[in-house]
Amino acid sequence: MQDQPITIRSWPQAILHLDADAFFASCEQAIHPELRGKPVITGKERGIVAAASYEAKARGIKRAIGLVDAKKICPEVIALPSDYETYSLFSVRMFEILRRFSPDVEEYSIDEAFVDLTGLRRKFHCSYEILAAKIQETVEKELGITVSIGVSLSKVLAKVGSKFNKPNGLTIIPGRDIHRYLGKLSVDKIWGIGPNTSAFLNKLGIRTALEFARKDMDFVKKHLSKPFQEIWGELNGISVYPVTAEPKSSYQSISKTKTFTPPSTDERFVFAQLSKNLENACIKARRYGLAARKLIVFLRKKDFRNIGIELKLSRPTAYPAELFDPLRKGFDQIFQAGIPYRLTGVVLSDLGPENRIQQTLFDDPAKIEKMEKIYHTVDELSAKYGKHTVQHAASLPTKLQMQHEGARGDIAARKTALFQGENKRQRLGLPMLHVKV
DNA sequence: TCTGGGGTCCTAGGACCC
DNA sequence: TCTGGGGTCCTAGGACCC
Repeated sequence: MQDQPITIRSWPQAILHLDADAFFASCEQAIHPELRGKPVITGKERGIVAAASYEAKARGIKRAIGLVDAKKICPEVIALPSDYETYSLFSVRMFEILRRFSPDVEEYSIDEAFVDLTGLRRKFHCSYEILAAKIQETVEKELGITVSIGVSLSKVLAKVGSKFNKPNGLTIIPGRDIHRYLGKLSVDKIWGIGPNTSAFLNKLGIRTALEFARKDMDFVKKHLSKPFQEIWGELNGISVYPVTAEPKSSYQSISKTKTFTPPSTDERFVFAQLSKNLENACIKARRYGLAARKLIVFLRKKDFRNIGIELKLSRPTAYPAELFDPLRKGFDQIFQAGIPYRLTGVVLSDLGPENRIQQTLFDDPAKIEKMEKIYHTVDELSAKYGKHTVQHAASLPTKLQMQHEGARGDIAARKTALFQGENKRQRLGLPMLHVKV
């Protein structure tokens, strides 16, 4: 049984998965040659390891551990703050390289991509393996970072391949060899199978990916829901997840959360955090031309339990001025005095295009138009002078707290924004808005 | 992993209707 | 008022990903 190949029924696809090695740390080493060969970690600003170079990993530093522990494990470790702008540039260039080989490139995350190579052997006059090796070499030559690649019949199998040999690995999994790669892979390592499902599968006596793949369809349908039935198919070499090349242009929901330590019982402070979340979420929604039908407000208690409430909106909107009342209402229903909270969050959901908004009989068109103008100006100001040049009064207590805590900012830049923002604000006579201090 | 922030999709079960 | 069957819509919450 162990040595029996998996029977393939589908038309052979060639899907490549690329995963950059220790991406953030590698980018740093690529820009700063003096860091090459040294243990480097990023995430300094958060106090935890966001990414560790292979040199750091070799010394026992793992992701998500505290900076203090990392220093203890390896005193010579070089800790850097995460520089997302730079990593994004590397990311963009990496995807550009991939598109030279195939138009079907899915930008799965900042450091991962799927590429559909099906049919490209003829075009490039070489095997998929050589094609993948060329991609790998090009990325390393042009960007100075290494990537690991897997190529197989489905996305899930390509993922198995890219993880199989890291860093700088290249693993091709043809249909006849699938069983060799799944035999030693425990189910919780499969993309899409988390701790819950793997515990459930273990209970059914399934420990390895191969044991799972070998189950018959009736068994899988009987015990598991659709997403896992699909994974089962993918493991058997049946491609069910397409490679989607279209970039993400819209959202189902937009959320903003913020953790603060220590947890707070201060109602004004907690509500101010929430207001800021709401403003940020609205800014993003407007940037994508979206309006929300639903607003979800939630708080996380000190013990990590969440309490939330969902509010239906009388009309779709992405304007804080319209959302503060619902926000307040929701907040009042879930906030309990004396309970310490560590996080606030806001979700704008049931998003739809903001134009063609249906106006009900109760809407006041003049009022709506006025608000649209105000926020258009706010967005313009923010684009020019930086985010939060203009802020709602309700969000101010977070700023006061920050100053109180001694948080530093670029005072000069802030002053400029303040004055320019204020002049404009006065000229326009913005009503419920306050310029940030 | 004792816990950061941002997402997606699926399902069960209740409400309501005929 | 009860019983039975069947459909749709919505919501809460689960599970997973990077």
